[in-house]
Amino acid sequence: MTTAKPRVSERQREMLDFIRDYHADRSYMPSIREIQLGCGISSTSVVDYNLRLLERDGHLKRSPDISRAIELVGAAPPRPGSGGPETLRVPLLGAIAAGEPIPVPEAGAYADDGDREGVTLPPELTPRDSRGLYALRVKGDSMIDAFVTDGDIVVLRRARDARNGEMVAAWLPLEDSATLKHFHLEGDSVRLMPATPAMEPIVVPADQVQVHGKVVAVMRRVA
Amino acid sequence: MTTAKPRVSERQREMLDFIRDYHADRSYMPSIREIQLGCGISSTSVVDYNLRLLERDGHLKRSPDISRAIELVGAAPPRPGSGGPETLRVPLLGAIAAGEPIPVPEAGAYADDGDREGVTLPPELTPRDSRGLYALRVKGDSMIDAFVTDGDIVVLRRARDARNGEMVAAWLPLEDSATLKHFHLEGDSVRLMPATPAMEPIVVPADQVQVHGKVVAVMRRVA
DNA sequence: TACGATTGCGAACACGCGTTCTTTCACAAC
DNA sequence: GTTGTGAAAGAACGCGTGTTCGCAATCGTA
Repeated sequence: MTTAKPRVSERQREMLDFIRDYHADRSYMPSIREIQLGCGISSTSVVDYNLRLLERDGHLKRSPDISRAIELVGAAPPRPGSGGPETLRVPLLGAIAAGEPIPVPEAGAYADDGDREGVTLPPELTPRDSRGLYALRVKGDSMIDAFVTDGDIVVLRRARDARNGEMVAAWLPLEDSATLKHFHLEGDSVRLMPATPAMEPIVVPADQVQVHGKVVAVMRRVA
Repeated sequence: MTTAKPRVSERQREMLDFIRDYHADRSYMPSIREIQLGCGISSTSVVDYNLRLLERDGHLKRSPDISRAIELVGAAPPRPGSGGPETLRVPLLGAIAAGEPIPVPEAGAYADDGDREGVTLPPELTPRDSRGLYALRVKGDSMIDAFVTDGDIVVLRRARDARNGEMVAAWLPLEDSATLKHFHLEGDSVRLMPATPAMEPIVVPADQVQVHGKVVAVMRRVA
């Protein structure tokens, strides 16, 4: 194509990979010492030496005396994906937090109604029946015991009751708190079990618990 | 919709444009002095001052003490052709478990290559740059301290290093274990912090930790 | 064996470059 | 007036980082 690109050594291959990954992550380039560390090389001069070879062979371009001035030449542009299989859009109704009531859609509302704020559910997270689905954003760290943390998006299905073992969004009027826990009905009292055995369960009379929905999926974007 | 971005001054607008153009031309970022020259500013401290404001307002991100370490957050560097809410398909390479090595894609592999097993990433979970992304299924409950549990799907970006505070998939050769934790480099030792303060951090020499990727997103389907 | 070329290592060296400190000036609040 | 604050300027200061130089290890070739 452009220029002759002879053999790249194993080490050089690794360096190119590291640089590409680094640049995809941040948008600036790594320093020589960072390449050294990232590729397990024991001297900066070795990095410089191989970079020199890589530049000679046309794999990259360097600007002398300038920090982090590497340009990859073979790099293909990042291609945002082009659509996927069947995804499902569910409305994002608000937030679930410890001190506020849980938003619930009016009955009869279907998952993909309207074009207001919503989230897209990938097929991997889509349940068989899509009726009554909605999403809430988690506010605060009070849901930690359900493997859920601040900023997460939880997808729920409208429900007023639950079978034992299911994870539900529950409202405790007396405590004025919302929580995500595993539901267990025992006689006429309800035991709400956190997902981690390390934390304490809550036991309350059945009439002091309002189940609002069942957790169907969780999505989290890590900053 | 993301964050409040108040008024940008004329000078700040010019700086943003300059940085964007510079980065589009080369692929590394300009230094403060180059911004100064390019925008006709007469002191580096003024550049620093305005960069600080721009970062405060969420227009860019800087890494302290690192040359040319600017990341633009607003505009997407990928192809201006089709920029919309799109889904992205990333390959599902296997599982991450405590006793087994972490699968990592061969370098140069792009996110949506091939038709093997994969997962679809909704736009809400899709990062700006889609290069080097892959997904793993979590096996076992050893990742609990990262708000991740058995069966979850974690989306990673290939990376060999990390900045402090980022959540990484790390491999500890001596302990023969994989883990998802927050990365903190302190001198020549690495501290791996669990997401919950209740659990104990791990401190090991830097050469006994292999970072394989950064956690970008988490998806969970609740039975 | 000898010898040059290739590759790698480690330590200085020197400039690149982010950061900080001190002043200055304009403008609004009191 | 005084005081406070945002914006800007200029000069150091000091770490970040590319570069260079001397030296060992490996390898192909005569």
